[in-house]
Amino acid sequence: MAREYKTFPAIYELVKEIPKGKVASYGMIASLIPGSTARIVGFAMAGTPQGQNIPWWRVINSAGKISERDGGAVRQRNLLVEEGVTFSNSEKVSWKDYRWGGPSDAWLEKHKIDFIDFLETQAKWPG
DNA sequence: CTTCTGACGAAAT
DNA sequence: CATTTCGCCAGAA
Repeated sequence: MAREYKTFPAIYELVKEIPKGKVASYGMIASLIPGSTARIVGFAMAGTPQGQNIPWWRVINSAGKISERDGGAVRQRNLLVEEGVTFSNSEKVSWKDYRWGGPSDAWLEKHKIDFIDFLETQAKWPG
């Protein structure tokens, strides 16, 4: 990992909300964390601390594919398959079947996000 | 101040 | 479908 961003802690906290067998895009995470962007979320995943139960492998790009990089992409795919996620011939995940619905009410409450605003944000998510 | 750079995204081709 | 192009933005130099 190269840089540390101040939004990383909040990003990790949100990624922990993604349940087994579901996936979210970098943009989805960023849309709920002020001061972050999809790219920042990518950097956060690259620097995920171990031993903190952060399911980094459940975060993929908006096209529904696993983002390529130096290493770890194959491992990410394997982890998802173990959870029951399937890939199309073009290596894409079906948003319709596997997209995360969003964080818990407790998370929204804690981060002071109005439910109506959340619905608007959610409407822009892929799928 | 400017420049540079990425596990990104959306739209155009 | 795939590929290209351009926009995006925090933070370090």
